[in-house]
Amino acid sequence: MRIGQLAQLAGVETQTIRFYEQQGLLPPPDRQDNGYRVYTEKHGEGLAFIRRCRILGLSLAEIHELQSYQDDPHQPCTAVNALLDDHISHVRSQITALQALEKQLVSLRASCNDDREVEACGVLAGISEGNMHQQ
Amino acid sequence: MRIGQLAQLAGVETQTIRFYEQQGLLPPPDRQDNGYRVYTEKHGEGLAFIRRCRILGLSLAEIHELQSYQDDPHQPCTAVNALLDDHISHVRSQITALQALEKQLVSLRASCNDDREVEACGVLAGISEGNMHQQ
DNA sequence: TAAAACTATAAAGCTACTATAAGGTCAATA
DNA sequence: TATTGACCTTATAGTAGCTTTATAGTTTTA
Repeated sequence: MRIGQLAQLAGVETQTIRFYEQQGLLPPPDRQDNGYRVYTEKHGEGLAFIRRCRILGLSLAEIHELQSYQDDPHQPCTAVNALLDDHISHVRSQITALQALEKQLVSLRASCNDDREVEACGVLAGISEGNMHQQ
Repeated sequence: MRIGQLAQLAGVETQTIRFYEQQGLLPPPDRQDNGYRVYTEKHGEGLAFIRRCRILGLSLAEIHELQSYQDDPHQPCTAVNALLDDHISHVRSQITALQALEKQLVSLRASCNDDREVEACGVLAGISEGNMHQQ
């Protein structure tokens, strides 16, 4: 299988595949005489794993870490679970921060209607006056 | 006021101030004979405005847009309100996406306890098997 | 006087790609 | 046979919003 076909199967661009190879997330495949990369099913599985991790919001570094665990299959999987727990709490704190931000934005927005001049705009005044709850 | 003092007042690094100047968000200040930047209170207010916008999650491009409205104070402020409305809906969709992600991660995490070998880890299996709801 | 603390510019690094440039390879077509 | 089009190659730059590093000049302090 050549890179274009693999890309289509995985739903990514060919450059992304080369990028993952360069980052050490996908093993370098064999090459044809003309230099074209030749992929096997293993590569397909590896790429699918990476993509699913990315959809879950894991960083390339975290994916790398997971791969290193997979390479040593008789370890306890404590570290895998810990990685996920960390990621979950990271996601939760993002949600909390965004919810606080939303509140702030909505209250700012409520301080103006559209029928004013910029000079008297409640939104701009709200930002400029800086009675914001930091953090 | 020199750059270090302004930075301390605003709670940013000096490089950040130079960066904003380079990006056209802060007007270039006068210079002393030795080339040192000299800031006025106006710069302090401008920088404070930028930082509050950043805390609200606005991009530098959006801040630039707001500044352009401020430069023309007798326009109606419709565009300002629209910018904020867009930003609010952006934040809301981020929250929604993260909440869906959290659900997915929690259910994945529930598929494993720490007392297994990596080979049998429910989390890794869950990612690999790919019965994930895309999007 | 010498070190510490400040300032300056320029360039690279960070994340996870995406895009562009310039070119080599291959199969099918005119 | 010449050429078109689709594919492949590498290398480099761009994205956002800074942060870090390198190198060097200036001012303040001990």
